[in-house]
Amino acid sequence: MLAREALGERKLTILHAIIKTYLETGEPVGSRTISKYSDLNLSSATIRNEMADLEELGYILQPHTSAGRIPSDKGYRLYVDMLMEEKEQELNEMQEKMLEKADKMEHLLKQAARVLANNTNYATMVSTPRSSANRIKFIQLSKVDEEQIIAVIVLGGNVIKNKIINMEEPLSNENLLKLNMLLNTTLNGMSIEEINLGLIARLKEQAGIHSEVVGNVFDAVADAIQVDEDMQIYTSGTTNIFKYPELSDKQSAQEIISAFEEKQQLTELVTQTLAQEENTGIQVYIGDETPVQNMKDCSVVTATYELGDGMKGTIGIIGPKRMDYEHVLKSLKRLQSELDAIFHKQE
Amino acid sequence: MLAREALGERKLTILHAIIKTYLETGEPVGSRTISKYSDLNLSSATIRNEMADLEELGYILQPHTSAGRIPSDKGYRLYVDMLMEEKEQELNEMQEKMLEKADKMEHLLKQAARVLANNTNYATMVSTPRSSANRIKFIQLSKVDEEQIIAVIVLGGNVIKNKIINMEEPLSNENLLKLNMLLNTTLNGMSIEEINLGLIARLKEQAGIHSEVVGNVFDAVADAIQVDEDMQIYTSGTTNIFKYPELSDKQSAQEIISAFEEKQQLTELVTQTLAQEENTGIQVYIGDETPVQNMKDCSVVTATYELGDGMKGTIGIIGPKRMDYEHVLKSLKRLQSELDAIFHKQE
DNA sequence: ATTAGCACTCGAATTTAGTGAGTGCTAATA
DNA sequence: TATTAGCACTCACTAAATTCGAGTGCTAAT
Repeated sequence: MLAREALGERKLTILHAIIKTYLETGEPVGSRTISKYSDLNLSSATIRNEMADLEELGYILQPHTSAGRIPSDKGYRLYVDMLMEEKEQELNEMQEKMLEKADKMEHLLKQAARVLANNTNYATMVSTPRSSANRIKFIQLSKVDEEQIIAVIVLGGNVIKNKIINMEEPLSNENLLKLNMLLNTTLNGMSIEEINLGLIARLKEQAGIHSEVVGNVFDAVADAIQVDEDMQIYTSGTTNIFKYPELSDKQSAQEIISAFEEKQQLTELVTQTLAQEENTGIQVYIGDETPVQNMKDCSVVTATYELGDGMKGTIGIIGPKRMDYEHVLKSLKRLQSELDAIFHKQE
Repeated sequence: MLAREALGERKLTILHAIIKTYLETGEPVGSRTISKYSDLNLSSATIRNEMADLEELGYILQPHTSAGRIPSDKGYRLYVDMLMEEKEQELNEMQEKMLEKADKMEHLLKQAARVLANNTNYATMVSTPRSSANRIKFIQLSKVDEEQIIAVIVLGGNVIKNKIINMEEPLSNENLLKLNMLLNTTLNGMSIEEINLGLIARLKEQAGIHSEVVGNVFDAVADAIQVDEDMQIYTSGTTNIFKYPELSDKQSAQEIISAFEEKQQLTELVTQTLAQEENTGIQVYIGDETPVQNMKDCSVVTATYELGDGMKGTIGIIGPKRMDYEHVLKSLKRLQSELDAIFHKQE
């Protein structure tokens, strides 16, 4: 940021030109190209001098002697920082497509990933909201048959969990009713973190002879909620990476794709992103900055959306370092606000 | 099958040798190799003659003049048919690993896909059971708050569906109770196919002033069940295809991986597989035989597992045509019977 | 401070020659 | 008659040699 002033207007323009050209072509860009392209009328020789300076400062680098220059991670970083500072883009209409089947959040998010992938030509991922600090809205046990009861738990944001419990000894209807009362009055409105062993012990006590059942139920509840902890992640457009030669050699492709398949790594990415508190909710990881080792040759752009109740999810775009940051940032902002709008209307 | 007799013992042995060698090396195999490898002591020249015959018959082919031979799809087919006919392999112990976290079917199936991928070094997929001819075991509406009620539906095989219904006008507790009674007594034990418009109309009538609610409920039920129709598919080891040069050029890799990502195509595969009624429940698609166009350069081996209640799911292995069929068939059979055992014990 | 000019560098593409695995055919052999 | 040895030929693949050209750094002129 400070670097920008220190750089001088002209150097900055040239750097900008180099990056933009490189984003389009993917080839190292030479001095002559810039000399013709940029509107400051300078000869290639002058550009060369400036380039030499920029290289010394670490903003660009040469793949080999007698090749043009390509932006370094540091160069990209400067460029992205500039873009981010730009005044909020006017948000134009988002694809209607997305709204069509918006009845189920799941569908909506899948669709979002797909639309985004189509729109940007990069690989995308969307995580379902993470239920941190989430509250229990409704809880109920019902008897399915003599041996099984089903526990249904509705969390804030209308996230539904359920779990079947196998009973050794049958539970009478009235006892079931009592148990339901007890659970609902006690647990309603509680956040998951607030449920601790002490509380469970107290409940067991109150349940009297059915303490054993309560134990089972809590196991089930814990289980059901825990399963949610590893949230769902939808991906789309993975194969877009084949469009960028620098990522599509066997080695890289394999790394990236396996990161996409075994969602473990993406989960890591989401966690990191959510942990970071940002004003705009948009983050850019360039190259080594990424939390996911497998993507060290990519750039990753993430945005956070909110569901109220402190539930947050993440949208991400993964592409080559020479990503069209301008377009990507715009698209993400749009989608982000779309999602926000939908979820808060739905509420 | 008939072809086998028509082929003659020696030609068959040679074909067998060619395929086995090719499976190992992935390189076209020449006459000299076979001459040394096989136990029938024949000179390369003789082998060459036989090979020429085999080629004319379409069992093997030359990638180009002056290269060795590789098996054609027809050749593979003959080979696989032979393997399939072999007496049931003795089933040795399956990895304990799989059984550990067997509490949730979902987990189990994911694990199964992963184990299989590790075990075979091919890409794998597992579909959750499809609820064809499935019956309703339990249905219940509960009030979450004044504006929302939740419908929980348990199907045979303990598949749980739920759906939140937004109400325009509040529903009293007693009416809810009545409605629950009505739904349960009427729908319990019914298969999804049996629910038709006539029935719905009759129910609406019986519900009296709440006919409108009933309509909503049925929409919800239909919706919840329909969503199940596009079953879940878990994949694993997609990147294994990079281990096989013949599949890892950009073109092929992209096709296969995108088939794996957009599950649409796999769904097609599963549907096809389930439609086919086979005695052993194992099917092999070689090259063009596959229902999934994107996999025309692969072989696909699928097995069907059962859950009782007529619910069936599919396990699939996708790899190069020069797949180690022997190993794959054995592994699949093992896994198949493991799953069967688990599910029928759990029942 | 800028630019024109020039010698130089070096990766990428193209050409060339060489290698060797494998074939088909023919003639000799058991 | 079935098998085999031998030989000329094919053709993908590799490595070395060659060319090409985009791009650079430096110097001298403007």
